[in-house]
Amino acid sequence: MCLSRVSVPVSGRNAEVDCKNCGLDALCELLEYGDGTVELPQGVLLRRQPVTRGETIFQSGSPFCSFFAVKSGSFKTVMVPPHGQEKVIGFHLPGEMVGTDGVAGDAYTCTARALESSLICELRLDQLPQVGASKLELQSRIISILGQEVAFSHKLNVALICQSSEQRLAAFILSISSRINERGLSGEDFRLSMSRSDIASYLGLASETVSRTLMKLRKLGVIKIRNKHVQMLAPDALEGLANGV
Amino acid sequence: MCLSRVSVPVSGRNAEVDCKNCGLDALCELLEYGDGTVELPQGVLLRRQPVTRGETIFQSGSPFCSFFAVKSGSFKTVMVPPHGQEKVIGFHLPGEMVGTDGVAGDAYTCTARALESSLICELRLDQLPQVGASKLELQSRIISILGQEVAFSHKLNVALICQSSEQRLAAFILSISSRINERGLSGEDFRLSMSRSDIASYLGLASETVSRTLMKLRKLGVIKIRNKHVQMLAPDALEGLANGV
DNA sequence: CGCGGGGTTGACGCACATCAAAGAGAGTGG
DNA sequence: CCACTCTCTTTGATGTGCGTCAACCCCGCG
Repeated sequence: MCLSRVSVPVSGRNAEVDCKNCGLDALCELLEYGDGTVELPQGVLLRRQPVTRGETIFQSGSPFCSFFAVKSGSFKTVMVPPHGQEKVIGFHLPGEMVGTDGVAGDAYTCTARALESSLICELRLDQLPQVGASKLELQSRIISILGQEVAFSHKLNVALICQSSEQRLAAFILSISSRINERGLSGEDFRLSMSRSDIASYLGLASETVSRTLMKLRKLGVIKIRNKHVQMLAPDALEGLANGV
Repeated sequence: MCLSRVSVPVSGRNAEVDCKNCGLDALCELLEYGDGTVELPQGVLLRRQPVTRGETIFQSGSPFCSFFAVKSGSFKTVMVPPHGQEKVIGFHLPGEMVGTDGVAGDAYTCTARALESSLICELRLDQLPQVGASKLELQSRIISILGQEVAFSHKLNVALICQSSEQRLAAFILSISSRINERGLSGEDFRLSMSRSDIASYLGLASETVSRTLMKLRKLGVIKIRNKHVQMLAPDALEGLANGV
């Protein structure tokens, strides 16, 4: 059923998600298996492009052209307030979309940067041919993707505003873990690819506080953590901490 | 050009936006003035429905069926975390959309409640007939609306995380003011329809801190504020405070 | 005119930021 | 394989912004 779509065995540290677990798959699938009348021009769908650690795939203000999906590795998106320094507004794990914020205007509103060497799939919306019936379906899938982003952002706001550092970090670990799980990888035992200061910026804390609070969670026995390697010991207890009980 | 779309003169305290300044207009317009082949069934587009103060127009978890646009008055959207109390995640002023978070799943993820007696337009997406070509256009406008929401949420996160109470409130006042302006009403002199504790919940502060900080902004001479009535005195200085200079 | 809920103001404590410095990893070159 | 460096992480000491508790005030409403 999935001939041309790639499926590479998990390779330890930098595992790839399978296409069927990728957020872009609803679109990929449609483009290739639609009503058969569609002939995609070259270069509309670019698969498994390598990106090196620290590389920027699009910049805030540059013209919107593509959705991206993380195939392996991970990314952060950052915004630069007028007078201030970069703030991390999102992390993107394998199977997740990047670049959706640009779809309304003509430009991306944030900058996306690889946290490690990664593979990324790119769908060039600007070069997509007009294809009638299947375009309808394509659009409604895009609507669904965007709707999920809106709902996720709302949840995020609730999780960050008005929470203690312990609650934020417990919620953060749980969120990363469940996102990894959703894509068919192990959410019990994983690697945090981002630095403590990236986490700090994302959660609105100081990096020292992130460090201290992670140690605290370890002492409480709910997680095992050494450098970037995390193991969930008591997800339920963690959930309790995140919800403040 | 705009025969059936309503346009009512501004009436002091509870002014209506003109349709041409409404976020839903891109859709309304299309539905009525499209390619002429569209016959809308009754009850797809419900205009200027009255809502009383405190009334809920949809609830978190209830099935998604409609987009709403605020015609006059204002709304807040709230989420209830598993163990905790309601948190305000958004305010919706005349001309703005409500309910977009439900489009991806089958249910709304938050609850929308009127802050004052209001008028609201409802577009029942679940009852929208399948209409070929114009449906394409409809969808791409929905995509645009959702994309704006995503971008707005990102900006909001940046504005809230890691900012002092003074910065948050300065940014909040500026944001409300410019949103009022954008819809063709006066953003220089307006009424904050939400309570101090709603603002506090939205900004992640205590209501006492909101009160204190607003007084501070008044003493600094950048705004005039008495109860819910706000006048902008020095928008540039306010901008400076918001950006932390 | 009296009541009630939202708004303001003050006192105090705590959680987290900030500053500082030492420790641990990952990568580099000898 | 080992020294070296650079960056990230951890840990400690100290200060402060904001939350919390409590009292009072004021406006709107019946």
